[in-house]
Amino acid sequence: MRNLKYAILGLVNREPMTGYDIKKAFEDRALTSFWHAEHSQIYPELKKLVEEGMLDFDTDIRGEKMEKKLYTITPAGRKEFLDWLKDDVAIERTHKDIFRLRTFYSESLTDEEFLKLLKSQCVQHMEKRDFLAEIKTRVFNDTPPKKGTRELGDYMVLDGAVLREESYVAWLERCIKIFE
Amino acid sequence: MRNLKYAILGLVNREPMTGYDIKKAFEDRALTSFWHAEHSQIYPELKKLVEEGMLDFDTDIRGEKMEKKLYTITPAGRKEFLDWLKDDVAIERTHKDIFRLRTFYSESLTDEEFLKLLKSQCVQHMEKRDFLAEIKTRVFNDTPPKKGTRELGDYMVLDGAVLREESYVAWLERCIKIFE
DNA sequence: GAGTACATGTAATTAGTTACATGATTGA
DNA sequence: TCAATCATGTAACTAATTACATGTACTC
Repeated sequence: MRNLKYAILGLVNREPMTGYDIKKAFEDRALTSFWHAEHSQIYPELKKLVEEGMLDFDTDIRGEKMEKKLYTITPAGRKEFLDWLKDDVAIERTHKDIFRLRTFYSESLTDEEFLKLLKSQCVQHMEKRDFLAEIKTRVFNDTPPKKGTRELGDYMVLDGAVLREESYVAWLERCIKIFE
Repeated sequence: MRNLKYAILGLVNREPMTGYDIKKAFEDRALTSFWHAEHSQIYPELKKLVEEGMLDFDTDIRGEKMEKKLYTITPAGRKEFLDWLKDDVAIERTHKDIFRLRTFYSESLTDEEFLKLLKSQCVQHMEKRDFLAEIKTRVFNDTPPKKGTRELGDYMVLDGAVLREESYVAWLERCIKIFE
């Protein structure tokens, strides 16, 4: 499905970037809550996208031999990206979740053992929820930015990430209630 | 991390199974909402688990040459599974979500185009939510089974799946509200 | 006899992670 | 001068999907 391709085209479509910038973007609070890639996957993909005519790059020489490459999107790349963006696809099969797998098999644990796991997961998801909610308040004052701005996309995914963590915490709390 | 290994050990720990039974289990409503594997991944993994002494199997000959293999867990396999089950691990990095990726880049769409996508996703997630909620009501009467039963594990993951879909729908509805 | 569910495997490819490997720039 | 950050790449491996490939049992 070449999802990384579109994740990268979308970033470079916003503004010219280096591979390193792309890696940094995937570590950012908002983006990291629904996408991620290591540099070892990014650099080969960038090379491929140039070969396919989706991206161009300018080289800036650093020191003796190091090359810094600034990538820009080509008209073909922009078209490909916009076509993908408009695509109304079926929802994905639900993602694998290792803690839900453990929960499914929890009959093989004592109540105390399972409760310990539930509480640990709950604390971690609460921390993640608080971390994301704090950013939402600080950066956006809990209010959606204007339509047509880049910030609105950032806001919506952040809002979705907070909701997702709240929902996970609510589920864990229901499970805890059964065992307490 | 060998997660498929533990998913399989957990199933065979419940009762002896064939590879085909395992494949079927991964297609079941409850399990499919947090785990999945194709038979092309299952059969090689079963072979590996036998080599590692985690599983044994008895062969039943069908027709001329077809073998039906019924797998049982070994004491070593059960120990390995229980050790894994008790393991309190850090929550995973959030899974990739292609629709959230599109949302992140939605500034490049017109309001109408994006609204169309939002509504389509919303309908699909509502259908999934209703499908799961119906099972929860029909099979469990919306009430958790007794502690220590296999059914409680089934119930908890199903409840979690309903909550997850409800939360996704709530998020999509909030986004729709911005664009309408 | 046809179709569906049962039943098991391999091959090829794509996606993703961890480790290996190198070098430049900036600021304390 | 040391550490952190900037900057780019490959190799080896694990995980997962799609396609190829075959054969059995039961029911209409």
